[in-house]
Amino acid sequence: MGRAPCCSKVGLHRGPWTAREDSVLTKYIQVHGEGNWRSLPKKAGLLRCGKSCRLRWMNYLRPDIKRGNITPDEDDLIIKMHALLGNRWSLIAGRLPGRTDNEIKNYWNTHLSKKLRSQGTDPNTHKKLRDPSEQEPPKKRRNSSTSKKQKNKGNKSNEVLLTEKQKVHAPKPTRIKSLTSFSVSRNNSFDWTSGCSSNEGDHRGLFGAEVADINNPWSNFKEVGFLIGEDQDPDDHDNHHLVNGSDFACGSFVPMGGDNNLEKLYEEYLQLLEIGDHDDDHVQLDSFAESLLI
DNA sequence: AAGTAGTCCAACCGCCGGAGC
DNA sequence: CGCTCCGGCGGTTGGACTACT
Repeated sequence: MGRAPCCSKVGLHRGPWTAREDSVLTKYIQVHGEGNWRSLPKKAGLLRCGKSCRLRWMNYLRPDIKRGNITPDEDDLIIKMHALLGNRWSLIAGRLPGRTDNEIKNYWNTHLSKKLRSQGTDPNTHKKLRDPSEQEPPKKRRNSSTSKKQKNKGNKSNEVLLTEKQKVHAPKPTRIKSLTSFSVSRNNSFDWTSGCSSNEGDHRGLFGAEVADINNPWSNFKEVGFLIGEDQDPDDHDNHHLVNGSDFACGSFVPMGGDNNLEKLYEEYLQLLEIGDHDDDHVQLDSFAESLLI
């Protein structure tokens, strides 16, 4: 007995979003905040299902979305994170400011998996491929007869490195672009009504200096992310700080002083990888991976 | 120029887990 | 405890676009 669809499909729009729909959704969320996705379309006057609205917002309309090419730094981090976490795209995305899980997933499938294969590395296991013939995946040919019923059944091959699904502890990763200009939490609703610019055409303008006001409701933002950049410059990818969300939530957060915490993350990871095969070292590596999940 | 093959990515789907009752 | 609701996640698809022949 399957679950009922998240909403009635009758009369609902599907496919690409129009500019008008985007505008309606954005304005609604600016006023009412995220959440209540099921009832949102009706309240906002959209003929979309709640899931579709949420997806559109999360993957495209959120003000902190960074559009544009993935940088080599991000590229590298994605590969390393994937080696640690597997296809946990949302977790990986949580480490990359302004990137969505969908974007990273797409990027992985279209670029990075090929890149790794061309380098003789299995993109699933991150181990060297022995058989050169494995370096080229089968040609992807669309088969319109492929039944969707066949998909998603036992399709958990992504658990390559995580044979046993690891428990992800709250708070979930969220992204913050700046200590002085918080961006939207991936998982939280909040009051948009103050601190939001009325500049409808410029989403990033919503997060200008005015939101740094300590008196604004954003200051009560409890769940925090891991990546904090000091700079709004979208090209400055080294300027993020990794913080433990629990530290922030407990009010004990102190900004990390280094400028290259992404690199520190790499280095820490690489050091652990270079360690031998001792059981203790595996424990360390596991602990490191777990620390990324917390 | 036209047809075909390949690429890219927004959007959809089904499943899962937590919260609430 | 079991059920339902809801939000979130990851896999997959459809179709627009680009490259190639």
